[in-house]
Amino acid sequence: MNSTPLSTDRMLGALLRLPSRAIVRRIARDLARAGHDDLSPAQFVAFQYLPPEGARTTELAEQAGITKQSMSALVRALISQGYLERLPDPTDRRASIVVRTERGWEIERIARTAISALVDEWRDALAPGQLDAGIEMLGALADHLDAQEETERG
Amino acid sequence: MNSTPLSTDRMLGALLRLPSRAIVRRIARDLARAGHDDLSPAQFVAFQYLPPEGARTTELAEQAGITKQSMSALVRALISQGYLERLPDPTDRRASIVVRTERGWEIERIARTAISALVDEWRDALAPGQLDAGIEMLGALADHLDAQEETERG
DNA sequence: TTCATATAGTCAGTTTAGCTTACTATCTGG
DNA sequence: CCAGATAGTAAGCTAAACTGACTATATGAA
Repeated sequence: MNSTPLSTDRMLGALLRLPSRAIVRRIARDLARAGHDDLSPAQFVAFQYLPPEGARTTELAEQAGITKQSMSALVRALISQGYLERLPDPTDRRASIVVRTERGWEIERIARTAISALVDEWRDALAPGQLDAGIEMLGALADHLDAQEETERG
Repeated sequence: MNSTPLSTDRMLGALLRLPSRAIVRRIARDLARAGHDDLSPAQFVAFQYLPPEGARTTELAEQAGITKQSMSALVRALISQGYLERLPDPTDRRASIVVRTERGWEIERIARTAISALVDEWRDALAPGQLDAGIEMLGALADHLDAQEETERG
């Protein structure tokens, strides 16, 4: 089939990107089916990092690893689409708190359901325990990368 | 630390993106150290899908999952930077075969070394066998997704 | 108290990496 | 031999990031 057997190491990037893509596509599909066809992948990500109680644009940008200008643009679009709204921060007049509207909560529910259904499919398709072991590894790896970054900054 | 404990499912996208980013950054760092600071992440990807014996632009595009126009642009840039060259396809006068130059092979070696060093670091940082089990899971998952796509098209 | 500096957010402009539509040149099967 | 199919290019568009410069507000220290 494959004319060139590439090493696992070399293909690791691709192996990581594949399921990532599949998740995004599945969420997009389910959202579109529910009539929400106006959300881009980047907008999902913004949503993903927004805690239930809301957050400042700058906090959100940090979490997502993009600039505050980029996050600002994402948030602006999501507000104009009716998914988010801004509340003034009572403790700081420069800032505002971005929170979900009811419409925003609906997205959240659909996305959650879509992901957990997809993960269940994957769990069934693989050897017992394999998926969860892999996810655990990714979690441990994320912790390691976090710690790494910490020491590099400090 | 984290004010909102998000479910593993919900964060799976992020968990997958994190190591992916780390790989790209590490390769970029090592290439820059060797004086190759003119390569973009997208160009790495093009490189990644190019077999040793070379390939047509269209084949490359299919492999990478982008349009032939996008791949054409990537290849054009890589040629002008001296990393690739075009050889006429002796069997088809419409086509040409894209192959690495010596400079291109050097990139290849640096990237390979960078990835395997990074993967070794990760292997050491995690529990014994954990990383490799996870990579194996990703491989199995990739196979599943491939099969899935196959049946959806067929 | 005031002032220097830091922070939240915006505005304007640029870059990157993809896309679609339309085209030329060549190949191939009926 | 000709009607598609295929390899590749051209032109123009869009999404999503970036940098640099700016305003308004907060805050710590003299």
